[in-house]
Parts: sequence; structure tokens; C-alpha cells
Amino acid sequence: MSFPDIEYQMKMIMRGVEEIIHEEEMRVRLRKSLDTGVPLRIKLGVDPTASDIHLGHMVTIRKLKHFQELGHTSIFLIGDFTARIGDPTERSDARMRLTKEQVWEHAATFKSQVFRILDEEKTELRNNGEWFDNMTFADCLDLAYRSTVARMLERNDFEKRYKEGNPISITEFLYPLMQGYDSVALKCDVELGGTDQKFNLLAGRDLQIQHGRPPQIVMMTPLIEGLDGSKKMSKTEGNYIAVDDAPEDMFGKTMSIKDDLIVKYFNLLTDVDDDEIRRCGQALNEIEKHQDPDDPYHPMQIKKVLARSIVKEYKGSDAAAMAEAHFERVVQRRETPKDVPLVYVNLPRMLAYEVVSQCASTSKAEARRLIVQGAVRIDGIRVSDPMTEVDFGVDEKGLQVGKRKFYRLTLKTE
RNA sequence: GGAGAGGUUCCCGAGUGGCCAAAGGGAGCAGACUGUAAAUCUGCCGGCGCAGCCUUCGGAGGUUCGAAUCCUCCCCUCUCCA
Repeated sequence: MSFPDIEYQMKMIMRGVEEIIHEEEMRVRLRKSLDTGVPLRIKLGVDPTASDIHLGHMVTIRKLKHFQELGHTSIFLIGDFTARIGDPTERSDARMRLTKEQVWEHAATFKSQVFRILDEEKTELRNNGEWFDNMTFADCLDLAYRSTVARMLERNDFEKRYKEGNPISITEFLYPLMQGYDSVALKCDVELGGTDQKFNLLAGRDLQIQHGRPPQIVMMTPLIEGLDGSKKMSKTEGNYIAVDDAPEDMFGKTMSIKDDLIVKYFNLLTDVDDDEIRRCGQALNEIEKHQDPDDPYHPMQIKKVLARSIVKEYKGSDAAAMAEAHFERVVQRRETPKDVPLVYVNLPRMLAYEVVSQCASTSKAEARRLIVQGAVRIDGIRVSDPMTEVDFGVDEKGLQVGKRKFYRLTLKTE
């Protein structure tokens, strides 16, 4: 196996990396693999605690991909076992325990999402149940012996929870050790993670040394802010763009990020080259010079480029183009989208709120509110009385609820 | 094992016998505005056959005309002592 020269590799690897421990070790490792022709082993572990992979995960997954493209061995580790304990990172209270079944369900959907980006052929897909499932209690004690309570309490998450009188389960103390042991078991040269993972990542180095192996290099990527613009993108916050989102949603959600985040998103989620990103950043700092909406450096145009490249990466160019057209049509021009789902109704005449409740699957109270608030249009005409009667004749009726939900209604005929 | 504190609607958190479907904040939704699904402002924010009724304040019983609020038992969490 041959690899590109070290400086080229470093450039690829280091893009968007916030911290590396240690850069010099990385060079030494790369040198060695270049000399011996043996690829490095790069690990990224993800616990299947939820079924959606979102762009926050993709920052590290894309990094894994970069290594893969350079010819190294990318290991995607599914934490099927650790998911049942829960990573205490950034938690303010103990996690709910998941059952084995839930975990496997999530894991299955993970794979399909991850391999949109990673080359399945070249990826070493592992799960940590491989070694943890068969550990004896004695093995477990041996692992626990490797650290101390004081070390654990050094961690901010724990210290804070402890001080605030929130519960910390003993198993959560075990978590960093388990993640670290993954690195021992997989003989990792490098482990990737977000900056919030520092403690867990470093645990891997300690354990590797204790097992007489060279410590892994730890590479941390920045956390990416979600749609609310301040909190980190996460399932819990609901501020995320999911890999499985429909192309239009993915595009629209990207368009809704704060302007300040554009450059960061470019850096971490696209392969757009550095110079171009710099030009965009420059333009965003001088908005007054780019007031013409057709100017390619108008903030909205820049954001469209971003949205397009993100959607393209996961859904392909055609879908990206369609998503963009959809955005222009529905959001910018406030027109009805092209593909409106057809919904069958059972009765020839219904009250407006019943129609809304049925189609948009809201409660009836919610439907009434929406109507009163002016969110509902039937055939383009705003309906403001929930008790308005709607007749379903031969023709379809168009229903709009809020800005983004559209339905075509037609009477079900046997 | 002993002593104390606490578990409230999606989340945080107020409420200690009727005025409580339960303050306030966050999230969410809607309207206006906008390059934008941003920001801001305004409104909504348990359900239903909706001026009324039903379900909710860890769980199960009980007291009372009436309970998130009082009593009993149970479950869970935290703190201190051992």
C-alpha cells in the first residue's frame, strides 16, 4: 500500500480539526505507515442511542472518510454495548437505559445512513459487544481498577452533577474506561471525536499505555451549532439536520442557519476549497457590498451554495437541484410546491377543523387554533372559522396548513 | 442502618385545601416582517361533541362538599451521619 506524502496527508487530515494530541506523534505515525506500507487504524465510535444520524455526527464521519480516502483503515465502531450505559458527556442527569432491542434497531438505521458517505467496502464495521459481551466480572473489575474516583470527578460533567446533587450512576464512571478499552481492542492509531469527548478519548491513551501499546493520537473536531444558532446540534435539542431528512428539509434547514455559521458549516461539512470559503467569509463581513440578491456573494446566494453542496453529498445532485427549486418556490415565492401529497377524505362534507385535524394529524383543539390564527387556507383562500363547512365534490381541494404543509384533498370513492 | 430534602404538564421550575389545566422561562406552533424555515414583535401552547365536560401534578389507597396541596403505604433521587 502506498500513501500520498506526509504534508499532503496532514493538510487533508487537519482541516477543521480543533485540537490534536499530538501533532508530532501524528507525523511520526504517518511516516511509519508510509515507510512500511501499513495503513493506520482510525476509530470513530458512535453509540446508537437514537436512530437519526445528523450533521453533527457527520463532522467526524467526514473526517473518517478523509482518512479512508488517503488509504488508511477507517473503523466505524457501533457502541451497541456502551449505548446501554450511556455516555455521561454533557449530561446533566443520568441517561435512560436502552434495551438491547432498541439499540440494535438504531444501529441498523445508522449503517444505512453512514454508508452514504463512507465506502462500505473499505470500512471496518465493528461493534463493541464483540468484546464486552463476553467479559467476565473479573475482567470488568480489572478495567475499573485502572482509574480512580478522583480522576473521574475531575471531569466537569461529573463535578457539576455531583455539586448540584444530581445522580451519577457507577456505570457512568465505567463509560470512559469502556470507550478507552475499545481502542485497546481495536489497536487504534487514531481516535476521532468532538471536543466534548476529550476525557473519553484520552482514557484510550491511558489504557493503551497500560496494555503496553503505543497511545492513540486523539483528534477533536469542533462541535457544530444547530439550527437555533447557539446550542450544539443534538437530537435532544431537536435543532438538527438529519441525514435522513427529505432533501427539501435538508436544504431548507440549512438555509435557516444563522449567517455567522455559514463559514463553519462550509469548513466542517463540505469539501469546498479553502480559498473559496475564505472569499465567502470575506463577503459575509462586507454585506453592504453585496446587496444585489443576484450577486453570487449575496449572503443568501452563499447559503444556497452551502445548502446545495450539503444536500448533494447525501442525496445526489438531482435531489439537490430539486430541493433548491422547492425552496425558491415555496419559501421565497410562497407558491404551492410541486409534489403535494394526495389525501383521501371519507365524507363528502366536513367542518374545516375536522379536515385539518385529519390531514395534518393534529388534535382537534390544535386544528381549531390553527384556523383561528389564520394558518389555514383551502384552495388558496384563508379560512378563519373552524366551523366552516367544506364540500368535497369532484374536484380536488388544496389545503395549506402553516407555511410549509400542503395537501391535496379528494373524496374517497369506492 | 439512622436523620433530613425532594419527585409538578415536552424540558427547567413556581404552586402547600377551593380563585389550578396549574405562575415564569425554554422548546414548539402560528401570524406579521425579512434575502431566509434567521433576528424581532404578537398570539397560541392537555383533550373533547368547547360559555360545558374529561384526563394530568412519582404509584396505590384514604380524609374532605372539594386535594398537585392533608394522611397511610410503596417506588425513585439527593444530602449528611455510619
